[in-house]
Amino acid sequence: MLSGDIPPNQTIYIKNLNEKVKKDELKRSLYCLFSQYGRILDVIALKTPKLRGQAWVCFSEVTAASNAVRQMQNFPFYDKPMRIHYAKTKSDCIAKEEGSFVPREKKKKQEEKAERKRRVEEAQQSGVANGTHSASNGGPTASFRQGPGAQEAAAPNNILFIENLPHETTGRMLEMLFEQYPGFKEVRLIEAKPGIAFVDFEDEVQSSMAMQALHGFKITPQNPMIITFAKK
DNA sequence: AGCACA
Repeated sequence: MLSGDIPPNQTIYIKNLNEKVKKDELKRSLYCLFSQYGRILDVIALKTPKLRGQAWVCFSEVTAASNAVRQMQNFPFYDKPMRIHYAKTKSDCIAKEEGSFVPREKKKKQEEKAERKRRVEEAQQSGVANGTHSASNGGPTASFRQGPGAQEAAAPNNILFIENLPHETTGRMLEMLFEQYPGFKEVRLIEAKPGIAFVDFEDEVQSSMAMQALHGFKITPQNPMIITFAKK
């Protein structure tokens, strides 16, 4: 299985992260990078000896997590390919949303282990009951229901595809918006097709950041920019 | 490699 033996979870567990990047920067970058897949409730990263190089990203939808696990698998992030799985247990922020959160008291190693096992079983149960793990088998992609007209996110690309621009948009206008993000290279308006543009960045991480920041930006009130990764 | 909630 693509995601290992772990049943689907709203939270993804990421490892092989670059341990040199500072915790806050890491969290912000992960937030930017993964918010293309859905609403993020929390990002957790600790720099303790046991937990550095790892992080958890909690989504409001399992489908978002599933897409993220597949699409961002091995994505080069701060020069290291991310290894992504579902988290083994339910995140506190998720439990809080469900109202099932009980603050854990300090436990000994032994009890922790039993606790984890129990929670994994719970997750398995609910996963089967909801049929939410259909997208995790690496087979043909099912349709995702994350809103009307939602389509599967394109694979990360250093080139962004911009739609819904007012026809009066100039290259200079777009430059002013995009050049404030690191790695910006150039804007390309398509003469033959007004309303769309391509914007090139040095790499996929940088394009992701700009996408996250500017998606939905309104050049006019009627024209929220639609930004996706360009098709390869 | 390492599954937490500072």
